[in-house]
Amino acid sequence: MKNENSPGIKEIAKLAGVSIGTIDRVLHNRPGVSEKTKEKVLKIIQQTGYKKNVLASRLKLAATRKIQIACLIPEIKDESSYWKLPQYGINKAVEELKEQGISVSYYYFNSFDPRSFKEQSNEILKMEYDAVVSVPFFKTESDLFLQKLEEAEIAVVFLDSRQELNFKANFINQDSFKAGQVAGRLLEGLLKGNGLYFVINILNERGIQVNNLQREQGFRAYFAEKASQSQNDIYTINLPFDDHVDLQEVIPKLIERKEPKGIFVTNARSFRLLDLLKDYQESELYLVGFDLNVQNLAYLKADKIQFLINQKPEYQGYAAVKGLYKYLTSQDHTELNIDIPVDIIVKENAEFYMNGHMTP
Amino acid sequence: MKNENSPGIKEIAKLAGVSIGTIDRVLHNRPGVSEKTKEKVLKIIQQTGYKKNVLASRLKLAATRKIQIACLIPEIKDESSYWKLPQYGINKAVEELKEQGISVSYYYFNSFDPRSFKEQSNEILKMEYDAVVSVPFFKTESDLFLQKLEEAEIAVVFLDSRQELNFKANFINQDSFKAGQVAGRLLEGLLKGNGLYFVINILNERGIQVNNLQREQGFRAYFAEKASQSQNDIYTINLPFDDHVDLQEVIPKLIERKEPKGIFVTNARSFRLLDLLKDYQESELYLVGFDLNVQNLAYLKADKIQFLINQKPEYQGYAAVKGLYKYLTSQDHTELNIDIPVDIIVKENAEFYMNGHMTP
DNA sequence: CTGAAAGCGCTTACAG
DNA sequence: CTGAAAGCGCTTACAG
Repeated sequence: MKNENSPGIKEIAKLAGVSIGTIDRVLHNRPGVSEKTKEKVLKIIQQTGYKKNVLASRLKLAATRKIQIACLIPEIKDESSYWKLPQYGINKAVEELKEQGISVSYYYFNSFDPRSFKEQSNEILKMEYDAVVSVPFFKTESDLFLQKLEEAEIAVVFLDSRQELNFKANFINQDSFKAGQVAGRLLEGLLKGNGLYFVINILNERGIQVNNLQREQGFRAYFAEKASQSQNDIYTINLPFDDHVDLQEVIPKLIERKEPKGIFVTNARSFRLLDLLKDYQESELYLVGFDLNVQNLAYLKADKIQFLINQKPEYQGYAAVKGLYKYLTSQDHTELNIDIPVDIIVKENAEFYMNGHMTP
Repeated sequence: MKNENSPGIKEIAKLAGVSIGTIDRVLHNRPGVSEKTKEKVLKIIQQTGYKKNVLASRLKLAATRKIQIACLIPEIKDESSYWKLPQYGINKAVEELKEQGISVSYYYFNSFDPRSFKEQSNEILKMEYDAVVSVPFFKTESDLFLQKLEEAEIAVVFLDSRQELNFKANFINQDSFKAGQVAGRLLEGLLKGNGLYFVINILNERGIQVNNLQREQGFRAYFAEKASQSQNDIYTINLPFDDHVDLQEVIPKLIERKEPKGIFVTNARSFRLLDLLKDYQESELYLVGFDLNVQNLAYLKADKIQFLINQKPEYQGYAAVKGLYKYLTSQDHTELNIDIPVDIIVKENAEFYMNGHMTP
């Protein structure tokens, strides 16, 4: 028996004096219903507050027409690749929803090559996916993809970073500006305004990533609000990604000055900097970085990194699939945009945030 | 059509040469099946790796027999009560699973009165609930309840705190010892071993709560591992919960010593201490507390509290219901025990963890 | 002890 | 343009 406060399709049909087939046509905007009937049915749906039973709907559709999701993310080069984490979350969500009829296909692009993104996105457009999960590294190409997806009425969620795009998009990612502010707070607590601050952007083949820049801006904004802190004592260093960097040349200030130092590394590679610094006698040094990769965790355990900021990459992927499922089955788009918390990690709580921990 | 890698009940029936009714009887351990048939069916279920389709199962059962959960938590005295938060999460999960056929009934006990817990738990036992969510404040009474629930084969999950109970129980809560260690780390970063540490236990009518004690132990354990820190410089103060405490009398050390101070308040009432300290000229003072209540948040915003530790109370409730649903429908108990992350909150990231944010 | 049939609420292919 | 019927996979009440 149906719950008294939520009528079913049968009830609606009876009230409208038509068959359930017609109700279904109206609900799905399928052709073949007279304007008059349609209006009458819609009115009754309104009045009764009818809500589709997704369970029943999926029971039928899981067997006949799966929800198909395409996922376009950067290549996964090795086991410790960052992109394994969103993928883990995506797979977990798909596993949980398997019974409901859902499947995912992966496409990979080269993070340094916009053309590979374009190629792969075209492959996706050839097929008839219901939804797409991707990463908006390349502005122009993302916009083009977005436009075509919109034309084809295919839902899309972007993970990891936020770009200003010309077409409206859904984002599940961390606000990098806020993350930078949090980093400012943490380093200030350790230094007490008594020392020098360094923002280290470790560049890649394409220069600096957009969210690294946003993190730096947030960091500086934090100190700009404090009258006590001179902006002159915050040095930005753009460190080329190169195995044979001579720190003596690139960052003499970091090497030579003897004051306590607060270092904010704006991407996942804080371990790189610490690798390089190994050869130098260091003065008092505090470091805040991003992401729980094995190298960073080793330095965290060794008290060389004081804080890491976590972006919940697994959860981003997980939430994207769950959100898309909810949208596709219930027209509910509220979970397609999520501002991921800025998790603060220290040695003593790191374990909770690893291994695909999926708490929000 | 069924997915080829997961046979349905029909397929099993055909392979066993019996009807689907018989399969169902075997699956649910219902009487009326000959030993021989049962064995044959079980063997085929084994071989094929049959998994019940929960979707189909719930579609039928949602209409005929709901999953009924009883929730026994402390009284909610006002809008800002801590217990509103788990309740919010419980309600959210029930809302999400409504279609699957689930309902919750609340029972409340007085946190200072074990008898009220006992009374209410007896009320619950009179009804035929499928599962219980509760809080193990009282050891003896919790054990008794647990025993009776076990006899009646009713699943139970405890939230908030962990007690050593005689009967096996499921817990979704934060490890208070670890939370104390994190607090130690945070205060040490701010003080740099240069000052005094205070652990403040704010007592209630029944003295100190078990998890407050565990937090203190974790805090002290953190410093015990550091050779550099003298345990003598960590003072424990048990502060009676009383509106007219004279701090001058109760904690002269905190008032009179002029060194920088690191204060760890082991429960949600750090705001109480700060209220009381208002009347004194304070030396440099750093505070780590628990929970994002409005009073604490106001002090956090005012830079009087440096860090708050969050226990994700909403998520605890949410996860309990989700975990119980999964257990009751799929015999999967993996989500009935969750070690909640020790979230570190500062002024700049607090917003993410409020308002029933449900990320893990 | 076992089977055949009806039903959960929605979807679809077919008939008219 | 509309309806009647079959079916998704599982559960249950009834018949034998």
